[in-house]
Amino acid sequence: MTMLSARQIKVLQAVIEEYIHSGEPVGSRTLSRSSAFQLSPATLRNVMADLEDEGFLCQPHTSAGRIPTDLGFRFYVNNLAGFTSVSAAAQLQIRARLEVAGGRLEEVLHDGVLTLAQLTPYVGVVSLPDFRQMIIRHIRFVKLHECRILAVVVSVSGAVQNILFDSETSLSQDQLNRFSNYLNALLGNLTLSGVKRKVLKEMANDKRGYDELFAQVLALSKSFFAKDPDQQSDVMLDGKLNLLEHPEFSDVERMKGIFKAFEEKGSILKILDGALGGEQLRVIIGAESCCEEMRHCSLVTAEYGREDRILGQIGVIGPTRMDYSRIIPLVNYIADAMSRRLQN
Amino acid sequence: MTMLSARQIKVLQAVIEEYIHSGEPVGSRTLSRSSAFQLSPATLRNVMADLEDEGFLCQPHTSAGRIPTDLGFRFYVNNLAGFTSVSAAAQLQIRARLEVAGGRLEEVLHDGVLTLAQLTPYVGVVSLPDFRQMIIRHIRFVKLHECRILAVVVSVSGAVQNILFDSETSLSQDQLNRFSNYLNALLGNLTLSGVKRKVLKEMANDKRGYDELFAQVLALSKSFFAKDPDQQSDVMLDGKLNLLEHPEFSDVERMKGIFKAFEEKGSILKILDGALGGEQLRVIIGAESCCEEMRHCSLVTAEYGREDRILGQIGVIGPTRMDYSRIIPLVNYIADAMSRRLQN
DNA sequence: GTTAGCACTCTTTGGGTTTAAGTGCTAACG
DNA sequence: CGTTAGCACTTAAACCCAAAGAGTGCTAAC
Repeated sequence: MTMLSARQIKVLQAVIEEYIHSGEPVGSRTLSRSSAFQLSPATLRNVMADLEDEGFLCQPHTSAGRIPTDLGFRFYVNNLAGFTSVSAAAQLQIRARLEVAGGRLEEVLHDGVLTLAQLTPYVGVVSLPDFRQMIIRHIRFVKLHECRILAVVVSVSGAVQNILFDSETSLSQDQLNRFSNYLNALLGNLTLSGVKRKVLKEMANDKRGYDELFAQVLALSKSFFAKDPDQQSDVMLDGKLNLLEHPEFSDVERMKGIFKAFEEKGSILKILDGALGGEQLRVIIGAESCCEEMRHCSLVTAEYGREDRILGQIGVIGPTRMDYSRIIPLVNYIADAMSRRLQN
Repeated sequence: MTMLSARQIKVLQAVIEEYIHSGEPVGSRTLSRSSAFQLSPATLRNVMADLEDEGFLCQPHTSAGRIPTDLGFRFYVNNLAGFTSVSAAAQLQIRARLEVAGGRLEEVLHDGVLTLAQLTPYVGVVSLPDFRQMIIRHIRFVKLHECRILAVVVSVSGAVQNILFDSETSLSQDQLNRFSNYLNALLGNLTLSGVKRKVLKEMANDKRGYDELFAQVLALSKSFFAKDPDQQSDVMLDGKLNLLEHPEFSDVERMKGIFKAFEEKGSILKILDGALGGEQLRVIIGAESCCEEMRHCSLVTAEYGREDRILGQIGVIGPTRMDYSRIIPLVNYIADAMSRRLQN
């Protein structure tokens, strides 16, 4: 990519901001009039033609103004966007909302996307962490019915999983309590599968306790660990309707594609966790998501988590013509607030 | 309403079935040709004009064919629709799906709507029962952190609620277990608020046990019962995208309205539980739902439950031009299968 | 390097016409 | 009397065409 001159950059920025604002292709005349350029339309045409050659702009058709390409937007967010600070009202709403939220992880996350959907005209999105990778704080067994047992597993971050399974023999609630205590004593910064390994190892070592109780415990542990938690990972979306307000989605087919991607959440999840381990805040523009249905959408997401552990991504999905200057700081802010909230 | 002649009825039926099939206004000519009427278009026109006067048919505009009104459809489902039996393939799929489902109520319901969304070109919908009205089978407390306690409440129908709350004093897991046992011993065909009342009464009576433990238990019980379960009642929807395939929803504004109603589930819930205590199977056609956004939709729903207790409604939402003959038996079948499944 | 001018392209808009479908009405028919 | 054929009428949709509007690229002059 060749270097852009200062003037080219200024023009590019003006085109993009005008386009973000109006949603319509921007032509040389409007540009020359609106912005404080001291240049004639003709000159701007030349500059814009160059920018088109470089791939930053394109035209829907000859005789229409220019609109930014994905590359144009990319250049904009990387170099040009001036980030406005989060409005006091928004800050207030975010903090108020998060304080009210109950302690369950799901509730906190849900409040997060809801807030984003309310503060922006876009879709709020959050990826729930894979439960299998969470560190377990507590496991408890509840006898429901004969052999049917409910395991309640709580992670340090406050995620609660209910896992229903059948034991081979009927156990009393007292026995289950004893087993719970045993398990909880040896948890300790382990994930569920870590616990599983540890339990099996302990049992192999600890031959002394091979009494009847212990055999039962082993059996129970086998049937419990055989069953995976059903929520492996998932995404939550809110404010899908917001998208309908944007003119670029008045095309029914396009909308259908996007909603389809929303419905089978797998593809969204793949995008969110795709470049996992990258930067703390990510902007994915149009085709960069490598998801055909999402070609006309951008995502702005940030990691949230507790301490040094990343739990997932939270952010928004909107048209590529997104108000990046406002959204990027906002997403950043909310991810931060949420991480702090989960620290408690 | 004046009585309809046999011929009028036959014509009405033909018009409706043709319209359900084609989706387009049906005129006298097509009717005369297709159906085995031995009548000329002119005669049919006369009949149709009468039916329009009676309010069963209407025209989008002069010089268009007729389409059935809500009243027309109503007459059709009440008197005319011949119900086809559920196809063997569908029966198989429903049973297979339900067998696989885990034991949690939510899972069973989710499988239900999913199946409906797959077997029909409409939206599957189910109303989750209000947890506050469910009979409680089991309550268990899990100590998470100092005063923070997780209550796991399981209903007889398999619904699991996690309720997070704070106790005033720090209690050990052992104490919590004892309290759990105490509570579970006195459950017995009561709802959560029933349990609450009973506990408070028991404690008032049972002065003898007013020792330290008992004071704690009372305190805990107070903070626990103060907190309502967060899932009061709710609806689950699946297959929203199916609706996009129907021509009557290609109008963007109309679609937007419907999706808005879907998003804020309250209005759907109101429709579902509106005529609660009515018939086992209900068909709500167009404006009968009294929900402006749903003016062009019909609902076919049936009660599901266990034993004599109704838990909620399951069914589909589609255009008023719905294939009632097929859908009504299908919804009936699945509600039945689900009720049996919940019996286990 | 910048700009005015100009011919050109392409979409959008609007009017007008035609086509197709279907109606209501009337008069004839068995 | 019910039924039917015929016909004039209505309306939406499809189509065409012309004009308008916006914007471009290019060239020549400043």
